[in-house]
Amino acid sequence: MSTSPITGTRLFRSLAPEKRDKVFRAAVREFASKGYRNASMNSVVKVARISKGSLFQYFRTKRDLFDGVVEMAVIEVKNYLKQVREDTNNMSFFDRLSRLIRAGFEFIDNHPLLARIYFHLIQSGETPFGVERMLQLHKLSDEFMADLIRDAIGRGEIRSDLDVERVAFLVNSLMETLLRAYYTEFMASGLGLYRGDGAELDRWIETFLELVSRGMEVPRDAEKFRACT
Amino acid sequence: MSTSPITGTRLFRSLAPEKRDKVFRAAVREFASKGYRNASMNSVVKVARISKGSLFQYFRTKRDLFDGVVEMAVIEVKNYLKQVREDTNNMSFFDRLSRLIRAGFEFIDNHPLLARIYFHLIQSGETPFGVERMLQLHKLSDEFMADLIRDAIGRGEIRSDLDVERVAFLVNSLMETLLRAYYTEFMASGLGLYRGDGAELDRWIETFLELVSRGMEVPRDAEKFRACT
DNA sequence: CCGGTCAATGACCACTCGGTCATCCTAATC
DNA sequence: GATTAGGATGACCGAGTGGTCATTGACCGG
Repeated sequence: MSTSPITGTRLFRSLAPEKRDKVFRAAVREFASKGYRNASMNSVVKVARISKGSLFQYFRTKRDLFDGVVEMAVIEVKNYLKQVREDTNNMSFFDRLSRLIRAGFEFIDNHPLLARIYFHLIQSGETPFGVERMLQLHKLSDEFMADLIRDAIGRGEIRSDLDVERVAFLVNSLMETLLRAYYTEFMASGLGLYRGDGAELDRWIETFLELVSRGMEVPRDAEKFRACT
Repeated sequence: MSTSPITGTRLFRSLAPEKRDKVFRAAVREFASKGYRNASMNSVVKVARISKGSLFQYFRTKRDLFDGVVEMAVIEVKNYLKQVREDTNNMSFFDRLSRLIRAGFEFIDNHPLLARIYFHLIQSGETPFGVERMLQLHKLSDEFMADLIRDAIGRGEIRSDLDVERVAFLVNSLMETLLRAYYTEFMASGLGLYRGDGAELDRWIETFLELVSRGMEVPRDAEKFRACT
């Protein structure tokens, strides 16, 4: 969760875990609050209370350090998705969706900095990554949603005439907006979503599910009803 | 559209329109491609082929220049919203929504740089603006959508039990995602949305409307159907 | 032809950035 | 105690930043 022995130079990986964590945490904090370009190695050094030379012996470049942090964040997100999938395997689609969002809120509560890095990464084009890597990241969550939808179609819970990939993209982006607005002050704080309490979040989830399940249109079952009489 | 005599120092406003445009365009280009913090006054100077001293006589600070550019972008967006509202005044809600998105695509085609600045502004927290100003910007489009929805409810076109503000926020964010993915390579280029042609875009709009109008759930009129037989 | 006005100019300032490297320090080995 | 190996250190580098200001020169009324 906090230590990641995969990244950095041999020297960094052979460091005492406590020191390794100190450095890594400082890096996470810095990138989370400033993004990639505006993050400063000098700041990391200051916060971690090590010398600049040491940091560059642990990570050859700023880019390397960022890669390490991102890798860790992505692993964390993957685990969270996997966990939700397992926990909700036998639920109905919309219950699953509900749990997915709720777990998202919890993830943000538990790893606010990692969440910030992850969302910053997939939303702002200012990352140093190539297009390929970015597409791959988006596919991670989009494909997850698509799988959930396909499952539900297989079980006859939702309409089978849906364009799965497209709908998955839309529903997923809707969910991501919800999560982002939960920790972003200027998006929907007037609507009680920003750092909302449990009850407030429940109302949002309900509205969200209502929208994607039944839609906004006035139910038109009157026609079929008429047809059978 | 291109000239905005509102911003900058008296000197700037009294410049020959052609020169004023040259400077302003260079600034728009710079901010659009690099965001606020990473934009460089030196770059603007180079592109506009004026001296650095001059630029700082036209705009006292980088921040002032950015404010001017943003103000212009926001005005442009407001006009576009107003235009759509007028053009679609007598249409049904979902037709209006369709037109709104289509107009959004066109706006991006016609003002790619302004669109970039606008979306960059409302999505990335790295702007120099205060929270108040950001909230205000979000409310601009959210309130627009809320009005459309209230209209439609008044006409009985969509369900009256909707939580208007919340639904407006969700639908609006969905639309914004669609627009953003249209010019952002790494979001959904695998799904044909990125710079998609007319037919491709039509399919996306259709999927979008299907989702928000009828939802994903299997129509449950079967019960009523059974009840009447 | 003069004096005055004012926009244009780019050298310059203090600062920050990512990154380097000669030097120092410590701890183990002989 | 002497030698050595290797991690820690921070002064230093070149580049780039936003911003300033003394100087220049074009223009204009008298």
